[in-house]
Amino acid sequence: MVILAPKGTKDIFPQQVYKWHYVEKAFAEICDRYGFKEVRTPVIEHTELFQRGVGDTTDIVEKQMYTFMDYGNRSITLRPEGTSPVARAFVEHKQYVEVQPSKYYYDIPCFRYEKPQSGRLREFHQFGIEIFGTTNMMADAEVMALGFDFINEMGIKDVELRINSIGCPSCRNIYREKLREFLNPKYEKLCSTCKARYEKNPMRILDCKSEICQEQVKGAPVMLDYLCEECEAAFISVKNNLDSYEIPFTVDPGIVRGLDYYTKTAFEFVTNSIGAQGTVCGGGRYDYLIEELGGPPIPGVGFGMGIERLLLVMEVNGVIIPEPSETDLFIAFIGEEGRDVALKLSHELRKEGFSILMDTMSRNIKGQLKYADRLNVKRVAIIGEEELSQNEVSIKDMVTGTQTKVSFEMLKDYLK
RNA sequence: GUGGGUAUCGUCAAGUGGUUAAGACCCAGGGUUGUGGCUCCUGUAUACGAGGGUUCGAAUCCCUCUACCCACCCCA
Repeated sequence: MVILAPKGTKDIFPQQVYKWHYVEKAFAEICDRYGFKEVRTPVIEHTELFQRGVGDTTDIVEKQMYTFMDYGNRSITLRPEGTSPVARAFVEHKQYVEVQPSKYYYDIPCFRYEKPQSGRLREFHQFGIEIFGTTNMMADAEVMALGFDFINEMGIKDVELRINSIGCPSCRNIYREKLREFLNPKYEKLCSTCKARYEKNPMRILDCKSEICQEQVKGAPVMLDYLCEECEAAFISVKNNLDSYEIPFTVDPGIVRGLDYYTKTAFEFVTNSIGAQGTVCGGGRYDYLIEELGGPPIPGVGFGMGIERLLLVMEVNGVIIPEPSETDLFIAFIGEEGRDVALKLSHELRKEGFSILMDTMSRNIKGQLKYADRLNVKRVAIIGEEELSQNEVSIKDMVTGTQTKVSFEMLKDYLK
């Protein structure tokens, strides 16, 4: 019996890996332009980090974490998201003594025990950025601007930015009560999931897909109408900043984040072209997370972007990612002596920094040429008796089919 | 966790109770003695997801399980 990769995980082969390299490089590059620096944190964390950070009544913590006891009897969890670990590291190493705000980015695998479907895996990868240390809405706008630019630079046309404000704990609690009051008389008519949401997260009922629930929800109070003065001012400010950046967005009161730490700004970059899991990037502000983790009262804002989803959207958008295959030379040989020289030559040229390919399957000259062709090599050097006697190699241009001779000494220069 | 769909060589894909289980692609070798891409020939393969039934006989019918895909939930 063959052993398969665990459910919800994917192997990524060279035929795909170059695409990952492409987006990873582009992401690192845009982060650099915006002044974000890479941070690397462990894949495992103490379970308590997520219980406190993400919130122990959230779906993620309640039923999606890969948690286990290690041999030292510690409860360890594979990180299900990127923000809490970075916040933890920031506090642990007192990075707030550095010039503020702190701006980080990361490129990490995350783990959630879920039932896999299109755009959703148990091991998935995300790009993320975080800004710690400023309450100014310029930071929120900057985070969205980076996401917007990156998505555009990846050639994606059909993703739109939706924003909302989910208030701060005080105005949100007031709003939740208002919402419950409104829904209370209609409670019996709600679907079973929404009945459960009534206590836990009534805001979710607003975008339930059930038509019956949609009916009940008509005329319900909207979070945006209950923002406190500070949150209201903040929301106006983010919108103004986005306008200044000339970034188009729509206000979507239905956006509710599933992680407890979010406050005020919440946003998503969404598409409907890759199936039901259309959120390519989601994020927002979290003014109390760092305090919750035992740090000083330092606010933050950031996003997480699903790399698998990003790649999916790029594909449906018809984005062609170039395959980097720059082999400088394929060395084909005939005979034992030819092989010895070819080996020596390839070694020297590789040390010089050239990309050199050879056959290692004892193919005859015809087979070697065929192999080189299959590998998409543009130039082939041929070393046989004839060439050896002249101290030169024949160079065949695989595109035009023409052939010239170059001496051993001149080969390096020829390749440049 | 709840639904729906699908499972035949690495890939695509014939086959609907009796076949040595097609074919194509891929991969490997070759078409006279040192040259690719086209074409022709040959070859390789633990292919009927697993386990039980029914039947003289099952890839084809029934049951159970598993995996994958999709949707709900939730989210990246």
